[in-house]
Amino acid sequence: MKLKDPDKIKAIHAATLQLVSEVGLAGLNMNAIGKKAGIGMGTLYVYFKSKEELINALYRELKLKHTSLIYHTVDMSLPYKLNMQLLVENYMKNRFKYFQEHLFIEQSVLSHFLDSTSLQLEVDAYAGIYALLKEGQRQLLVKDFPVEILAAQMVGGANEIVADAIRKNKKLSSNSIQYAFEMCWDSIQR
Amino acid sequence: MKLKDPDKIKAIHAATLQLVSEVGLAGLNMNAIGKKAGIGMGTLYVYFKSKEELINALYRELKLKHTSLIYHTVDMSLPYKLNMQLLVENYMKNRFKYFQEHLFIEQSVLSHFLDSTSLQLEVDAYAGIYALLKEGQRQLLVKDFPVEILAAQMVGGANEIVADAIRKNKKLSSNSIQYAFEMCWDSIQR
DNA sequence: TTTATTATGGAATAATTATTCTGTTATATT
DNA sequence: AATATAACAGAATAATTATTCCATAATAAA
Repeated sequence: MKLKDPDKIKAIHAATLQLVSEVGLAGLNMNAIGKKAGIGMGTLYVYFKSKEELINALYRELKLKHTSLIYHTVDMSLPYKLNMQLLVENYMKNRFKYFQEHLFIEQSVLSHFLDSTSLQLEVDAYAGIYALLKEGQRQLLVKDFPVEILAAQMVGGANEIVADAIRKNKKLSSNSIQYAFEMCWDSIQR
Repeated sequence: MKLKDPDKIKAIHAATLQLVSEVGLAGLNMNAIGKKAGIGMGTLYVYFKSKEELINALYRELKLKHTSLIYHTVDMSLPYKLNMQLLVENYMKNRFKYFQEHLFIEQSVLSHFLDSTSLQLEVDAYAGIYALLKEGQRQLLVKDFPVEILAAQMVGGANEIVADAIRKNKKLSSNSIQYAFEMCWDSIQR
């Protein structure tokens, strides 16, 4: 017999991400994925039994990967503000480096493709930042606002700054990251 | 002869907005629009000669409307900070009240449907906030960062706070708006 | 009131796109 | 080495969806 080729899955994923960044999720179709990935339709359907399953599988892989990556720098033995700074820097660099993946995630969430298990990952991703903000409030460093609002301000601001750089074909300079953290910190600090 | 019925256009627009909020732009189709709007396909194609044109027309109408609405409260004779507060409050209330319309705008921008004229409106919408931030810098009230970064922080934070309320089926309380402006101001003030 | 013109609904068709099918090829297992 | 099993390509088909067509109804203009 013959075994599935892990490289094919990677090729399918890569083709899907590139197509979505070119024509949007609304313009995505299976033929184009097969062609761009360099594989036949039969093969495509060996790996994913439907378009919906392909999108869910890719979404879950990416969402779990980035939820994990984002918190990699967090180290509770560090001073709180430094911890936050590393988090924001890491978060922004990740959004910039993997912007195609984040674009796919965002469009998937707004589509009718995702099932409830996939959507739950979106909620879970916030647990870490909520906990970190609560710790900041405990240390009297962070404003006494609902953590959902504090987190939304942080995430929204950082996302938009990265998105602006990408829209304008600029690189994400270390200055921009510094400015972003300064604004972020000023906005949440007590 | 017979004249086009303006109510039909409204019905088509409303049906489109509702469908996009239900199934995403990727799930939108002309049959569903006709059915939800209560009109036949022939009629639909009298008003819009293609799906692409329908999306562009609706996008342009909404983008122009909201770009204008957002700056309605601005009054340069007011103190700078108050002006900013009114802007942010107005901006957030608008995003909340017309969230379906903003959802449609966001998904359209990421799709392959919009032509360059439509996309230009996206760029134009930032002129007002950039000008306002420059004035704040002139008065030494606002941080000396690039206005694109300051604006991105303001817009991104406000958008995400509203989006969070909508995702969680909460209302946009006046407290939330107050918190949002306090964070916004702290983030940009010198 | 008559007429010409355009809107209207919905069925028919065209176009696109998801999925399946078939023959073939590669390769684990014996 | 032989065999069985599953991957593979791409053509064929099914399903969906955009668009057109046509018969009819409404109404502005004469």
